[in-house]
Amino acid sequence: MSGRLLKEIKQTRPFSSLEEELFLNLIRTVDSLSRDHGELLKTHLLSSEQYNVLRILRGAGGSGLPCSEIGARMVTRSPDITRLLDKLVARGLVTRARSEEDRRVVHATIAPQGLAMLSTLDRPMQELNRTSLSHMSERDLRTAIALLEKMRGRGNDDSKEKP
Amino acid sequence: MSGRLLKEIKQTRPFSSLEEELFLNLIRTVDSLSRDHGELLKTHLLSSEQYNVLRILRGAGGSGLPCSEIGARMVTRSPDITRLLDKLVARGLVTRARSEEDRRVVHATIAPQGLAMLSTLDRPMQELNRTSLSHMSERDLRTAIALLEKMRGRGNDDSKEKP
DNA sequence: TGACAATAGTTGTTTTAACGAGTATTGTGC
DNA sequence: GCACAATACTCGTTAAAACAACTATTGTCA
Repeated sequence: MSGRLLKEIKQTRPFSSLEEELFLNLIRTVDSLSRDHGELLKTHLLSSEQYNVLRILRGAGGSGLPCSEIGARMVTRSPDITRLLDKLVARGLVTRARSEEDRRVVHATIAPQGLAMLSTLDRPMQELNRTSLSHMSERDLRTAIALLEKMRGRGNDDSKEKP
Repeated sequence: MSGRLLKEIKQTRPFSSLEEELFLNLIRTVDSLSRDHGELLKTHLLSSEQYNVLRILRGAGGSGLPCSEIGARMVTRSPDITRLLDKLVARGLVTRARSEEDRRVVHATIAPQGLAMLSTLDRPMQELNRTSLSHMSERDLRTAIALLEKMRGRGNDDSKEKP
């Protein structure tokens, strides 16, 4: 049982299992790394989820995606996608249009302004990722990725994402 | 560049770097694992943060902790600790008392009812951790822990925790 | 000592997420 | 083809986070 986190949390009670220690380390690490991302996004008045949606839409290309598909690709649950899009549409970053084939469906497409916003964020975001993990070797990164995928791999019902 | 997450997110655009791939894997993994925890806690009407506070207070022992120290050990900022404690105090899980030495300080202590609540959660929580990672070898777990600690280790200004 | 800054919490307000019910449209089985 | 379920969102309400301003107490130092 490694001592670093134990010391960090100043808690006398040791972890009750390796699994718990791993879990706590995960949360702590994500929190630590996300903080920097949040700072950067905040300068552009974007929430992490809004940024997530924009990237999903950029990845989807010009034809756009139904709301449900956006919901399926991120962690947030679908009922909230509507309001998430509301804000992005209000700012002109995304356009929304009801489908003609199936009038229940609403297609969201990233607008030029949204693409521009992402463009300005790409480099600093990339820089952030790089510098915050610059002390990790490529081998470390690959090992970590493999282990994380393995963690989720159990049974594996996961079909959501959050870029 | 491993393909699992790429397939999961159905996005044609590949990761722009290993660091980004790692970061996305982290978020996704935490989200996936936390979901189960949330379900369990919800049956006891506890939020993840409330559970966190209870565990911190249990770890601190009978003398309790100042609000600021609780805030320091978790991610939540101090202004929010007050209201977090409000709910726990209202439910009789925690007691609060102003310090005599320094009357600015408020000590929070876990109440017997809070300890009981944690007791009933300990086993299922432990079970959850174990089963959700049962396919990982002990070596995997240790390697993952070490890598996560290394990730946070950079410069390292982290003095917060979230159990 | 007495003004001023620093610390520790609290309270108020505004956003934001979460949960659930409601509406419109399409698919299905009798 | 018509009731009925399923799908795809939307809307309304409630709970929680985030941010900032405020009070009370203590520490500092001219």
